Amino acid sequence: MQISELARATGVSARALRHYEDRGLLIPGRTGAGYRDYSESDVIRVAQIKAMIAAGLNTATIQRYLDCVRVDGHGPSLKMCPDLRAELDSIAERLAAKQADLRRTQQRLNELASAG
Amino acid sequence: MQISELARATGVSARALRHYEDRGLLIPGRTGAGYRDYSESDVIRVAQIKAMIAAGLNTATIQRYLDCVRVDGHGPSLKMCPDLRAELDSIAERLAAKQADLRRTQQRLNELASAG
DNA sequence: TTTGACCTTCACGCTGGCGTGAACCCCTAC
DNA sequence: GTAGGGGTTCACGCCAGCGTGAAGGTCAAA
Repeated sequence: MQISELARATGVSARALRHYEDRGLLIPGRTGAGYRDYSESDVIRVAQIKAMIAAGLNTATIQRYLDCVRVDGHGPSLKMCPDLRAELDSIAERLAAKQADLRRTQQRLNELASAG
Repeated sequence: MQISELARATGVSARALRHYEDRGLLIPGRTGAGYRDYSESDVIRVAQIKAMIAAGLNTATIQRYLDCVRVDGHGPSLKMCPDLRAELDSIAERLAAKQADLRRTQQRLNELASAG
């Protein structure tokens, strides 16, 4: 299938699909005319990518661990890949740090707003 | 005083002070040689800017409302400036939205990490 | 006079997943 | 043949507060 069809099938923009390819997350075939030619398995692959993006992984990390994630009807599940747990932990730490920053900012804002 | 002295006095980098000037938050005088020449009141002004930055206001908003904020020994306090309350409310909304996004991301990450 | 510390103005880098033209090619239907 | 709806590869824009050289002037101390 070509790119707009995969875009419709996955709910991901064609631009994003090309971006994923730039980052090494997708490697579609090519037709004689140079058009990208995606397979059915790419639909699943894009679903995996979506799940990992939504979980806060960046494309470089996804590139390393993409094959560790499966997405079936019930949501994503993990295979055992070395260092993946540690990677997820560090992402969780970064998210927690952002949480803390955000709360501090909210606190200062409240202090400003509640000040007479 | 010149820029490095103000930087030491406020704990803000000289680069940041120049940036504030670019954004119209500070307007120091100039010596004959072209050096920036800050006054004592700029120390307080920078403290106000720091408080507002820490509360999530951007430089454009700070530029509009800088004179509405005073910083004394007990922390910042507000003067009545039209639209400032509404501005602070909208900032609070944006922060809350970021919070929500962050929590959703953490939720997805947990789903990934806890999946077998 | 020569360090050396401090100042000045550009102007790119960072973080990063895309949106959005621009300029051009491919294929089908009329 | 031509219009139209795909496709392709660049490559800048975004959001924003600074960090960080680069190239060069100023000034007090030795």
